[in-house]
Amino acid sequence: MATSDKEIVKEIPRKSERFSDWYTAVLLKSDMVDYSPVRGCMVVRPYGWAIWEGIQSWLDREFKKTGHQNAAFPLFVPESYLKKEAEHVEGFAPQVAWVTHGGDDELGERLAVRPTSEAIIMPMYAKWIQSYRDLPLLILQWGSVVRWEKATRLFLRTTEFFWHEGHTAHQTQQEADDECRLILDIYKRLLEDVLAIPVLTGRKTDSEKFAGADWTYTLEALMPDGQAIQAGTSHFLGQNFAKAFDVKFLDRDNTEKYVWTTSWAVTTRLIGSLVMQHGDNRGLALPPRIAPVQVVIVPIRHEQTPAVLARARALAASLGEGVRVKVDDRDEFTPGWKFNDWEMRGVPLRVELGPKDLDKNQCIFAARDGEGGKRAVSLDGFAAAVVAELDAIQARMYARAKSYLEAHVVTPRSLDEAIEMIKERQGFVRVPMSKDQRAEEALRDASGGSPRVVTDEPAAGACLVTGAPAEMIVYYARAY
RNA sequence: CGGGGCGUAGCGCAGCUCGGCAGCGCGUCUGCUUUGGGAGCAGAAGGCCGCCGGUUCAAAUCCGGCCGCCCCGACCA
Repeated sequence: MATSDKEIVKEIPRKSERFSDWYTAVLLKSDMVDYSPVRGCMVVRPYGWAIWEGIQSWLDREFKKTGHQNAAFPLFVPESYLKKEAEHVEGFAPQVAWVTHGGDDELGERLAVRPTSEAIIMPMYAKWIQSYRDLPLLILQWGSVVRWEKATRLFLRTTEFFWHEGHTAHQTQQEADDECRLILDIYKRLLEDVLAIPVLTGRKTDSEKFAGADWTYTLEALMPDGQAIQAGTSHFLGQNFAKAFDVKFLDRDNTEKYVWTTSWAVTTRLIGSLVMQHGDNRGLALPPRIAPVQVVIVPIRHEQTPAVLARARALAASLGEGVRVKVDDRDEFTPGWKFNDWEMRGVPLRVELGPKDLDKNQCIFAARDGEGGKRAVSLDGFAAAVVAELDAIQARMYARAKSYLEAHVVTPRSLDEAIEMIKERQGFVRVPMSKDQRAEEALRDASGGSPRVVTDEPAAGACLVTGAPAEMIVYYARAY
């Protein structure tokens, strides 16, 4: 863009120099969130929530297409229920918030504020499932959960966070695993096609899997500071919860069997990833498919030239329901101020329209991702030009993120090199390893990173840590 | 949870060492002039100086405690 961003966007630190400060400033200045009086809890303001609504509505369509139904389960989990699955309670116990009183009366049994809802949903499934004809049961709920965190960061880790959690029960192991993969694919399309965040997908190592799961599928993105972020998970729970909560069904062969269950989630953390992935020194940059405002039309000198504003409104209307457009007719700001303001808020496409443009039957397009510069576009065929531009911006943003990811998957030749690469946050460090838990721990301890994902690519050669035959490819990174 | 930093007008900050009328810039309000990359002039409003306690004639300033936020580490979506 024409002007140096240093002069234009005040009060936002440079992304490359002070990444954490930049991140916080962008969220606050764009009015996405604010701090609340409650420690570790944030307020999601309308602009931030609109992004979440975009994620919700896209996922809702996909979930319904695949036969899932929404429902709502209690916020509270009686302590005795939470304790039924041993590994599960052990994993979550340190982070549980407890309700001990109702009014002035001490409760007979403490209630956990749900850190996740398996323990309150499974007992219901036990009631509802009698026969194989009741399966599969495909339910999710949208809501929030609470995990008591020691250190919090806006969107990335807060005490309360918003998510959906899917909980399904199936007749066979295969069917449950297929469900996990189906969900993983939906998440992958959400991340890549909508949010323009490329991901690596695969499984977690045993040490990183969900507490109570047999295995966990994960999506891992790479942020511009070289740190990985878990973008979503899909857990194959085997029969662990079925056994703990006695969820059985009578199969075709007239024998009683435990169901196979899954659970899966993405959270408002995705919004944090979105901001980090695409933002720049000027503030937010949102991919068109998720931007609450996709196009802003800034009329120039419209107070002196009423025809400008009238035409701006007509153009906005011509875009129809399919495009989220706003005409910025505020008279208290100059055009230049509005340009900066909307750029800071990440609006993908700005259209400038002034008296000179009207004379020439044109307007000016300025794409937020900066690669288009400014260009004149004829008002004939305006709507089609806008749609094409939004598609182009979406594609460019994904391509840029994708090439960043690809450039930051690095392959070490030795253990020492792997440790250095992880420490230096070079990205996803690709390590052939044996399945020996001690190898995993050794690299974790030495590097300060963690195993993020095991892809399904075949392993060859020797384990980089132990020298034994490699059995899997593990991608290590420092992580959020 | 450790180490470091911060908390003063809506926002960004100065003042604190060395106690003595609470300031600056931006924003807000009024008016006029302006409007193609954060406009100009003039006037005005706006404060439990994070909270609680202590020292003192007097506390934003010194002392103690607490709360919150940020950064860097250890644990977690």
